[in-house]
Amino acid sequence: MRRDVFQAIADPTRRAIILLIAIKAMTPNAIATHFDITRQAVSKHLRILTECELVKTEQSGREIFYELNGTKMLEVDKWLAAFRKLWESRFNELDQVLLTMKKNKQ
Amino acid sequence: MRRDVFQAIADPTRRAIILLIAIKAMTPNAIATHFDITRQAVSKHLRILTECELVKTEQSGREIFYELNGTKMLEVDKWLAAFRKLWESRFNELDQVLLTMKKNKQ
DNA sequence: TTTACATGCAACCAGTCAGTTGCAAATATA
DNA sequence: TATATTTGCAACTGACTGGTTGCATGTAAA
Repeated sequence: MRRDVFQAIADPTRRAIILLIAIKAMTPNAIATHFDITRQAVSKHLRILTECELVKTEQSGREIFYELNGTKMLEVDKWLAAFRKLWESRFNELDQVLLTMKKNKQ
Repeated sequence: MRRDVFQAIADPTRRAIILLIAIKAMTPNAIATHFDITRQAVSKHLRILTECELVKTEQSGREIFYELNGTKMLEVDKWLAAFRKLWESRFNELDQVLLTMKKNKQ
């Protein structure tokens, strides 16, 4: 079973859960009230998020609080970094074009 | 059929294809030589990438060149931006802790 | 014109996924 | 202690996915 960050954030419900608990840690029950799916379905999403370490848990009596492990998101950020270079070089090319146009004008 | 950028980059083969054509535009056949799957499978991935506008095509005779539409990746970047703020505030909290420790030391 | 090549599309298949219901375990409360 | 609450886990289901093979279409070359 494949279980990486990219697959985890592919599901829109999971992305919504991530945004929710990014603000403050929440229990599965509390999270489920924000969606039209059963608590068990939310729990399954939380398990997936936990398995790929995007989320950590903290037990408090019979309640379990789920909170975001923000650093794990850096993996996606790291992958995107490769393209950031590309965008910058594209912008640099555009700069070159503008510079050439300017030069020819003078 | 759901078809967004997050779902598109969830598949490791598609991420590899994206990295390949980020360097230079390529034909499906050329791309397929880099993988252990059939050309048709690659074509299906390319169709998904095209449908969510991560990739654009340019016909040249009987060949079709696929090239990356880098700007579409900004959507993922935009989503991550929300968490970047979070990381920064976490670092700020850490700064506060360090500052307090320093103050108490004096 | 005939042949070879590049590609997309359709049908099929096994595995995965997101959701459901039902149930057992652990903790809080009466 | 008996009851209610919170949770995780297992079994099931319909839909989707990534892969395959086969075929039709369009373009280049012989």
